[in-house]
Amino acid sequence: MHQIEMVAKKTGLTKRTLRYYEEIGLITPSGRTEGRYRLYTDQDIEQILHMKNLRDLLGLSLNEIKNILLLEKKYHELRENYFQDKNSVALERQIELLNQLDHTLCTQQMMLQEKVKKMDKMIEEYDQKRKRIQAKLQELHDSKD
Amino acid sequence: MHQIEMVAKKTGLTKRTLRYYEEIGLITPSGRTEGRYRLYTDQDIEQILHMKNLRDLLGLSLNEIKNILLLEKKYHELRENYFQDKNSVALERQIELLNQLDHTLCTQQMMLQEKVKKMDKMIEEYDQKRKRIQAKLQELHDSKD
DNA sequence: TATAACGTTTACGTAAACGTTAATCTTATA
DNA sequence: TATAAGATTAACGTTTACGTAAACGTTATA
Repeated sequence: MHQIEMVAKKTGLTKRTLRYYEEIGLITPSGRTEGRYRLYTDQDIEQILHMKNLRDLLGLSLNEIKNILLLEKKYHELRENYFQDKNSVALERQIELLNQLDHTLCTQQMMLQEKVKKMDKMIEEYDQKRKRIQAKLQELHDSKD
Repeated sequence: MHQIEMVAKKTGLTKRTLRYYEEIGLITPSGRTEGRYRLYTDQDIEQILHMKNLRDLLGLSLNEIKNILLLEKKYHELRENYFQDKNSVALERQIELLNQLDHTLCTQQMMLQEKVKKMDKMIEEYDQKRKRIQAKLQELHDSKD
């Protein structure tokens, strides 16, 4: 269990940001101390890093991320219940959630692949540009004599 | 030469956004009609698409992008002048700008590569996750009997 | 030449994502 | 046990990146 400063260091977020994310219901630390200090588990940190990826790599808004995390949470909750309450309603619901989950994962994966494609193209362009610059520099150096 | 609506369609930005980008000195259309209608060249559109990449793929702020575009513009200006005014001051300045340019390109390229790496990892993770979901779905379907 | 469809500037509004400050409480340590 | 270091909530402030509306000019077309 880690306190907020540690988590801030490990995730690269500010303490304010962590509190803000809790405020909007994005990520809630699993526990609190007697004196109401926030306590984050390793799993909490994992989730924070995951959502940082969604933010920084996919460029999703905090609201979009919230929905994604909510869906995942829902599924896990149902899975817990499923073991206790093994009825067909829960089963059908679980199948539905799994399909939803797969769908969003698929969507995100496609977005990632699209982006990677574009970024690879961009890297290629930069290679060309840089080559031209190097050539130009060489040319200028030669003309110095 | 294209009017603003065309450019909006071709770039996927709104007209308001195009005007805003001009307002903050990010991208200025090369010309205007008699009646002060904005006129964008094909090159302007290229630049807009380039900066969209910087925004959407690298996640840079408009201010950071502005500096990058400014540097590129500076270099091109000096290159123009260089042909007319071939003195050693311009030459040294041009070498300096070229080095700066290469440096920012290199930085951006590295950022891109970092991101691609992380995204590839993320895609891999998603593959694993989706496989588990598929297995789970199969399992649930089987248990239906 | 009227009018619809496009453009212009100006200016106020807004949502998202935090920063900052103040007042107060907890907790480890000397 | 005093005190410094770090935590808490509450509330207001700020920046970025546009949206929206008003009032008005331009241009193609019937």
